Amino acid sequence: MESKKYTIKKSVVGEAERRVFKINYERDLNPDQLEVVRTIDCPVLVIAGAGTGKTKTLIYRVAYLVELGGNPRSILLLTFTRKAADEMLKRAASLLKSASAEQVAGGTFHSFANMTLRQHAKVLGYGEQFTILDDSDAADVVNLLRTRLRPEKKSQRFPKKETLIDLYSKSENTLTPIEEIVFKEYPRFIEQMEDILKLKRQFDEYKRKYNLMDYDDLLKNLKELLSQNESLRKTVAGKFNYVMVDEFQDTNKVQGEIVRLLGMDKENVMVVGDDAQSIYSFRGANFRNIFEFPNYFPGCKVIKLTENYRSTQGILNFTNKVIEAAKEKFDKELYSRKKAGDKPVIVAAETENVQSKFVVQRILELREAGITLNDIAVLFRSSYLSFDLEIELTRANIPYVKFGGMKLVDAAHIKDIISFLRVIENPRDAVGWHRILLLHPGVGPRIAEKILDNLTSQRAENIPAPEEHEAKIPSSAEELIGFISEEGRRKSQPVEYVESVLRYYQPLMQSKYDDYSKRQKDLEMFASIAERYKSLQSFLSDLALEPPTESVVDLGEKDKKEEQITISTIHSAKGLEWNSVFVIWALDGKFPSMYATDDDDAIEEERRLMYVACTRAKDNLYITYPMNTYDRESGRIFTKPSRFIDVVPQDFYEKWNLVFE
DNA sequence: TGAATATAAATTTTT
DNA sequence: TTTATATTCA
Repeated sequence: MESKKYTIKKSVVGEAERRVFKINYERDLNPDQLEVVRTIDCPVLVIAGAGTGKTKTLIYRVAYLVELGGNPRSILLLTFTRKAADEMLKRAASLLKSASAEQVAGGTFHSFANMTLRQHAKVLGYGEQFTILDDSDAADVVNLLRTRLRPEKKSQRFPKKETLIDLYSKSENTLTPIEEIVFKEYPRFIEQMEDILKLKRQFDEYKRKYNLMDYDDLLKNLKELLSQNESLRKTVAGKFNYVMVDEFQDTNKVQGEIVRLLGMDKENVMVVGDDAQSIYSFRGANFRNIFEFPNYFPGCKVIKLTENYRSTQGILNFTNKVIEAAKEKFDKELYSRKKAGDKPVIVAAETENVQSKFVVQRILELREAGITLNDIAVLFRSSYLSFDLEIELTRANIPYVKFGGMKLVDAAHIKDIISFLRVIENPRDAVGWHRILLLHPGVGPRIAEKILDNLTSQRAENIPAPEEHEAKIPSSAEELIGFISEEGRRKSQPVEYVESVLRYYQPLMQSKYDDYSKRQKDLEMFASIAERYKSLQSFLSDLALEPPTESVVDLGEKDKKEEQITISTIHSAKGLEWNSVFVIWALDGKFPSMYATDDDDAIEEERRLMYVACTRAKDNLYITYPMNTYDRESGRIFTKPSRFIDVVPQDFYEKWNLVFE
């Protein structure tokens, strides 16, 4: 007898399911995704492999919550970059055909911390107009204190400023004592332990005294705020009925704590992550946060997304093999319903330049085959690895944008301008003062420090008139002090400050840099960015937390509508996808980098990095390496392909040998 | 004697 | 492009 299918409808139909939705969730999502979207009354941990529609699921969940009638402002979406948050909210809004989703509170942990701390900094003994130090600013401070601490050089070698910053940052982000890290990772500096600890104390004191916070302080202080003051925690956390965190595998311990503190009352947290894509441990990220989540939130539901919608099965077979070799991972074999497609291609080029030429030629062929340039990307381990390629691309007239590496705000002349603005906003910003004082003839580190001492000891908020200073100070520096105090008294738009600073800076720049006309363009660009802001404070915060991504190279004449390929570091390619992807420099010694070869954890991270790179591809994946590379550092010649692709069996890829006509 | 400038060396990934 | 060291200047 023929049996008939009869489905029993869910007998308990919640309020949510009875209402009429604008969006057809059942049609648009697969069952796992649907469950993620509809589970809103308990903590949720989503393990989402590469390309499994993680972003889509988040967008639908935001839309769903908004459709349920919740106030969008009571939803908090924490993402890895603010661009990602904006993008998601925009897509949610267009799904709903209403702008209400754009009111959802979204951003990075750092920008969220910034917002919250601006309101409550007083509780921690900070002023609300604190300045955010970027990495190089923090390094400058450490350097200043470092030379002060050790005036005459002792026989022993003391860690360089970058090493110190690294060390301190790791300690803060992993909640590990400095001693332990020195013992484990920098045993050669054990002897200097005392000075290292002392310098850290001075560093913290300095920042507090001058009202400065570095990236780590933002997180640390937010955590402190939430954990030490119960009523304040209730106020802050109470604003959010739902908290969602993207890229949870790349959060560190402090961020994990913040999530816990925000979610502990309402049990309303959802996090999404993939342990196989954790690539930020150098910054203190720990993918084990994912596995500890159920301990923090005992009632949590774990949902796995394993159907891949991005890549062909041919590419997936390959990437599954790449990650299979990982030491510690969670088994989840990804599968796809897309056609088998072409196998990935591995190309051994003779030299770097041959590699570049291959990439260029292949891009042109793909273009011929109808793939738009916007759907092609070239990825690499370190930003300098693309230099040769960039030359060839330019020669072939292929337009490109580069992500990662040098940013507009890293350029020396832009940092100068920013320092002026920072000092106007926060007169206690010693780092900014230091930088702009040194621009003036006759002022070196010593005199700058003297001037700073005068400024800070005599004044709380206002800058004294120049006459009060000792005669030693060069007239140019007095002029500067006069200029800043005048600007500080004005209340104007950011762009007006920028314009007057530019007028002041012009002669200084012309004497400092020979190529000032080139730099002039950057300054104009900078002024036009300033136009978008209403307050100097928000402008400066954004510059530190979410700097404009365009590198100096591609500013200017670029037409936005023009088709262009993307070239990017793998780190900056996180979360993105293209039809065709080239991974260049897959050469053992460069990728994994030499630095990593003697550390198991580092090797594992590099492996995940390779995995992330390869899983960006939808249809075509090319992996190339130059066979003849002389490494100046070690004096060795690298010839082998990356060990991460070498472990993949031959029949999972094609090998192309380059022949010249 | 101390501070400014000229010279030489070196370079992962990012909020 | 930036940073440690050597040299010159007041």
